[in-house]
Amino acid sequence: MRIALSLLLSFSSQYNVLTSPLVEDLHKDGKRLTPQRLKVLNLFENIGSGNHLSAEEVHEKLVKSSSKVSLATIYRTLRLLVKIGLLHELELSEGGHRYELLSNETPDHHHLICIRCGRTEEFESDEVLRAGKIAAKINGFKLIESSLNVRAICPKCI
Amino acid sequence: MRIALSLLLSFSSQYNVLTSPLVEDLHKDGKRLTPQRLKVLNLFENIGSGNHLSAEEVHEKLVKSSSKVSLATIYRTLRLLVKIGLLHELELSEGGHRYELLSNETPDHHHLICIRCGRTEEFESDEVLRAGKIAAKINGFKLIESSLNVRAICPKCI
DNA sequence: CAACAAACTCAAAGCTATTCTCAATAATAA
DNA sequence: TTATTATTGAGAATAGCTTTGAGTTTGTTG
Ligand SMILES: [Mn+2]
Ligand SMILES: [Mn+2]
Ligand SMILES: [Zn+2]
Ligand SMILES: [Zn+2]
Repeated sequence: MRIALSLLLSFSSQYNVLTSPLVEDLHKDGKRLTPQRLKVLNLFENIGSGNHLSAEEVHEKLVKSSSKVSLATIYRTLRLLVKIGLLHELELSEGGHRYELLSNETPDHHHLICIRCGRTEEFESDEVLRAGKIAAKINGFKLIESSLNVRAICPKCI
Repeated sequence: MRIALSLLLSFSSQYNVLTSPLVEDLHKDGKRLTPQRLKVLNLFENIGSGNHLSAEEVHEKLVKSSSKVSLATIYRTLRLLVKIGLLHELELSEGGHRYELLSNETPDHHHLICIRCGRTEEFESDEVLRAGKIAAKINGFKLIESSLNVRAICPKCI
């Protein structure tokens, strides 16, 4: 395990994963840092923000990189990473959830989705956020999240 | 059939359904005006805009008003009415599609949804529409529809 | 009104994202 | 190192929405 871990770590980021906030979050809940969890998280970190993967896609990508993790575990891990706050769960279209890395560099943003090929572009808009806030306030709702999905057709698909 | 039709018509609107655009649309496609189709459409007209029904809910409501239409027919009819342009298909949350009457009085609008009880409020926002347009333009996409879904918790559910 | 395709009903089947089961494994604390 | 117990893998099972099929009914046209 020591060896496997350091291989995984090599892809990963700034600090030593073993003492990272991630591990602390996990341990204080009686949860464990497993190679599978690291693989999923590393995939999102390496692929970069702007990607919105389904559980199935995460699975495929890990298989291709000969880092197979079972689909059941991927579902379990995605749920966990969302709860911890490292991933964000999206409903960009039909056919299940998609996940993206939640980072400081990519704050609240919205999505422009090609309904033909699925290509997805991100954009930010304070106006949209404000509109959501106002609507919630007017109706006495406690806002959780507002997301604008723009369905469109990309240049290649026109 | 003549009698059944006029009963249904009594709920309905301005002009004679038999010569309405609806019927023309149907007939020019070899499609037929059936009591079932009228019942579904009338339900949406009577219930008023601002309602967002699932197929199952349409079914329930028709059963309660002793106007039973089979669920299979409801699914086929909803699809038809969307294609004709009388209904709008929404994905407000998980768990299947919802439908709302598409009318001139309720133009493009957005939804504030209570994640606990499902209560849904509508609101309009030019800023949101503009943001969607701009995002599409910048990326060279042809815009189809932009919808802002605000997930929140309503006063009763807090 | 008769002819005929469209549409209806009821029931069964399909779909597919997600969860469950449980024996085997392995991360952690002591 | 050992004991404890969280986690995994593989696939079967689930769940919910939606579609399809067979046989019957009915709207529409001439
Ligand atoms: Mn994104
Ligand atoms: Mn609406
Ligand atoms: Zn495209
Ligand atoms: Zn509520």
